[in-house]
Amino acid sequence: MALGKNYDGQNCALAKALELLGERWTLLVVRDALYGVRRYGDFLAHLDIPRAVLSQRLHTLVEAGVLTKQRYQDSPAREEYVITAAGRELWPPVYMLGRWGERHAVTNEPWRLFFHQPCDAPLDRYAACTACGAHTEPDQVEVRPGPGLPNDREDPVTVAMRIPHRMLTPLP
Amino acid sequence: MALGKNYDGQNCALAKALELLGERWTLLVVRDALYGVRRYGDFLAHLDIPRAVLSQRLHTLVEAGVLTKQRYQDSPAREEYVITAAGRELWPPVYMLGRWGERHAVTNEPWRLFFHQPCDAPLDRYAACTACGAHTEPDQVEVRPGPGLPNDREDPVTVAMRIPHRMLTPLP
DNA sequence: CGGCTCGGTTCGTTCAATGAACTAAGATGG
DNA sequence: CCATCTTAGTTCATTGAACGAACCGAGCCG
Repeated sequence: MALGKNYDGQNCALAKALELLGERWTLLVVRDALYGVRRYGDFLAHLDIPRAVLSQRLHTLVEAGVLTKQRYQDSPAREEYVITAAGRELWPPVYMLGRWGERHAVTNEPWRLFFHQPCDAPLDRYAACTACGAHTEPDQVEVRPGPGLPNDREDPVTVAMRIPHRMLTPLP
Repeated sequence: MALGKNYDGQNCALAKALELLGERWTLLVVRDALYGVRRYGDFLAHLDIPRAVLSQRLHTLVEAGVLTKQRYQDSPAREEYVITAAGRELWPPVYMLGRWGERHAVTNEPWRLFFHQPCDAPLDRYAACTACGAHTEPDQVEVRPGPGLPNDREDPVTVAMRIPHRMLTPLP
């Protein structure tokens, strides 16, 4: 977002959420983190985002408690960005915005399909399981490639997501 | 958003939705339209948004089918922006992002409370009624001022929203 | 006729996004 | 032991969207 990321004086919880999440790229970083992307280079290649912007977004999300930075190896020291409980709570709105986009902004077949793992049943548009009716947590959801998914990219995350994958489990 | 509003090559329904809804101010315009705001001047005063940006956002939302432009008087000719069925489908994600912001970005008491009108019961964080369990449509929801709502603004929309108000009914 | 309201458009300024180049620090290999 | 590779960034000049103040035009109102 340009020139003022804030919505001062709105006295609105949505506006507050958007001051954090409404900046360009931020919600796509959260989506990738929910999918299981954890490393700087993987976000970079999968999102095709300027490096400086990615650094800034990751720092902001860590500061806001949506991601945490965790050491995953010493020598050389390397950190990964793992989604927190607060970040996992973004799963329902993120899913629902995607479903809305699928119905109103995407013309072809779905790109991805989501299934409640215990039931092996698809999710409805409220992120609830069509079989058991429960609202899903992301760790119970499997992402599968949809019929409309093209084969036009070869970065590690895109390749890994061509096979069904449980959300939150590290990718690639 | 600056310098490219698109997320080309993402093959992702969320990215497509955000190409429309992810620009600065857009989701707040949708929120106001769900509340019942319809007129250019009311959006302008309530959002405190640059006039040129508001014009551009309203046009984009009309083009995308989220709002429609309707003549509400002749001589002088005046149009209002009314939310469509596609726009009303944004109620659940908009509500849920607000609830997330309330839990994680707002420190004080809630600014607004939402009740399922037939049951007079509050909504849970999935926009379902805590009494009957149904997923709510915006026209069944009443917005009421919350305990944390300040009295620091006097534009017509803010004033009108200080009393309970059924969503979608024209405001002010 | 002058001023007011409503719904915009125009335009110069400011600042975030972009992308290419550069940096750092340890691993790897000949 | 020097060169190259990998990973995770930072720096910087350029570009274009957001900002906000001024302006515009059509019709009403006194």
